[in-house]
Amino acid sequence: MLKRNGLSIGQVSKRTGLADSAIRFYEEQGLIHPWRNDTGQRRFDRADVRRLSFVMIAQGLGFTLSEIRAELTKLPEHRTPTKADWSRISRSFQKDLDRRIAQMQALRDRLDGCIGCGCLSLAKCRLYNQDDRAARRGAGPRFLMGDTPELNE
Amino acid sequence: MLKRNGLSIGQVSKRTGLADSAIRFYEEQGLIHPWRNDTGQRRFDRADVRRLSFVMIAQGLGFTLSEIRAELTKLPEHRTPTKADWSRISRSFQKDLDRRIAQMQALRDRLDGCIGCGCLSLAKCRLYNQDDRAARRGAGPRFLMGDTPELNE
DNA sequence: TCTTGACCTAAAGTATACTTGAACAAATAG
DNA sequence: CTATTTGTTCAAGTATACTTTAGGTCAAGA
Repeated sequence: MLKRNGLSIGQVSKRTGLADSAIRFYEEQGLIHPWRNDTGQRRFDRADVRRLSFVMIAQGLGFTLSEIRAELTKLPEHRTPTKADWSRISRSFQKDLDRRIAQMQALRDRLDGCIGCGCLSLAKCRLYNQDDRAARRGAGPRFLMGDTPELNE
Repeated sequence: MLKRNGLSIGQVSKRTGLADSAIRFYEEQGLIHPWRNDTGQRRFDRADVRRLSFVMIAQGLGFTLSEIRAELTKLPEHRTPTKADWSRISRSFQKDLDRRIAQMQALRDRLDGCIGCGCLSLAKCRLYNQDDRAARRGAGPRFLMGDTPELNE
């Protein structure tokens, strides 16, 4: 028989499709806050499952865990995001998506204009000399030196 | 006086704005193929500078090093990408960008429709049940287990 | 001659998002 | 009561894209 005060990590895993390790990781990252039973095992309530669903959906929308955490920490702990919460959050996500789409479109258009050019010059290329580079897909530091190239090529 | 057969790594660094370490890394990754002089130092020719410019521009367009390498290895080594090469490559990049833009737009539209919903259900949410998730921005393995969630939440 | 600067290699560090492994405790099934 | 399953912690591994550090070589200038 199930003790009905809290779900085990295995049950949450089955309900969300997340690996146990991912769930523990998300706790470590402060996205959920399960409590412990008397023997030290994690117990989750349904709010945690909803928070995890939210995490997965937001990741699908392309947000990082830290962006997601930022939204979640605006909610009182252990509370399920309500319809109103979700409406507010999704509007904010929408703006971000819009921005990203606009950037990529601008880039695409410039690429369009550069197809016949082929200059590939760091000094002149409009594709290079842009401040709105596409969001990088990898991680790690870039241009830490802060130097600008010597533009004579 | 400069020996005029090949640029040193420092000169390439100044011309491209890349750190020495990045240039060495790109060599390791097979994006450029400098040769060595009699004392074992790298020597680059102008084709390498162009290849590096291409790498930087393509990264700005959001492509990974392995995608970039894929394009570059189609070119004869030590050869500068020509106007025709660039035209072909940029058309291919353009298709990729178009695809990415279309995906994000579809996502944005669905988000639009979900703003008033707030169900966040893994079983029913149209935002979750999509095959065209946004390209992830972080790295590392995801869903290695290959399991699908148990959809009863 | 000594020092400085540019170069070299190899290994380890950084950030993100997790997984995997080792070693052990507790709950459940037969 | 024992075997299996489920859970726990902590450290290390994976992929991307590099940087940083340590330790050493080589050539030119004071």
